Amino acid sequence: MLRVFEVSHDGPFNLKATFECGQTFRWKRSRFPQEQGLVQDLCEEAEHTGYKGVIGPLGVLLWCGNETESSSRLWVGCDPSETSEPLDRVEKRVSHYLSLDDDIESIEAELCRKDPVVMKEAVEFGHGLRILRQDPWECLASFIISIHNNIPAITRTVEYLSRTMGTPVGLGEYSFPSPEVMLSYGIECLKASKCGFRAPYLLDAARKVVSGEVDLLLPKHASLERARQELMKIKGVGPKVCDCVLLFAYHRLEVFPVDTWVAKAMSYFYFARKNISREKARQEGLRRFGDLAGYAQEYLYYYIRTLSRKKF
DNA sequence: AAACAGGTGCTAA
DNA sequence: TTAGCACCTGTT
Repeated sequence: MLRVFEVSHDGPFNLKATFECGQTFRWKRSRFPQEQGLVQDLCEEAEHTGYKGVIGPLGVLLWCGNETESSSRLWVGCDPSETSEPLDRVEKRVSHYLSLDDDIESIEAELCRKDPVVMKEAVEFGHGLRILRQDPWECLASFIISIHNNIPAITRTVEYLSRTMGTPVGLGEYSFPSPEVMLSYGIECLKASKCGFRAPYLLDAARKVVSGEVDLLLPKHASLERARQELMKIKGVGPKVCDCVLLFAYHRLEVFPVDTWVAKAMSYFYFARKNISREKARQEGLRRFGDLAGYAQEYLYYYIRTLSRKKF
């Protein structure tokens, strides 16, 4: 059975931009089953598409009245038999995961002020985008899998790992396996997920987290430098993967991870289309956007990806 | 069919 | 410090 409730929030929220800006591989566009007429009764303005995914130990369905209309109401559906938590507690977790407490109006205004030309366009395009607070282990593993990989393949591997090693969390979804569980399955099972040369990296990460050699609680409060040092103990975790985890799991908004797309965007917009090194792109992002570099990076990424799908 | 995809580790200057 | 290359696997 599906239980539906609203999550209250101030300021704009954009589901599509939030889930398709490259920070997560877990959310699938999902059409509501017709038999859930309940949903229509509870929120008449709701469209019939949303996103299905997993937050912590619970599979959830999320949708807005209009997915691109930033002021719309936000709805959650979940199977209450899959959780012992009261629904108001679930609402708090969803709200935290989606960073509904970020003052997005101020963030966007500040970014537009820093660059009223390109960044302003990018912000208008991704208006209401939220940087999530994902689970650190799942985020770390996902971005190890993302190394020199494409999005459909990454998604496939993450789903395979969850289906084979995770546990059911309702709505047909599965939790992402803990490092302990991954370790117990071993390298052959990891390889079966088609992650190729990244399998030993994943195993190394699992091993170091389980042994305590890497402390995933540390980056929550440590200095940026110390946090990086901790995460980069893991084989396969370099500066880019590390910064992605710091941004998407620990909400360190002052980092500026540069992947090939952001590198492309930076050279295109800020260096007259001249090819520049990643490091230079990163420094320029940090210089321009300071403590909001993380949000700047996401608006840029979402903007350039969409532009390039049309023609870049 | 060669090149490329949300990089990193390794080696050589 | 920086540059160049291989790497699993799948897609174009």
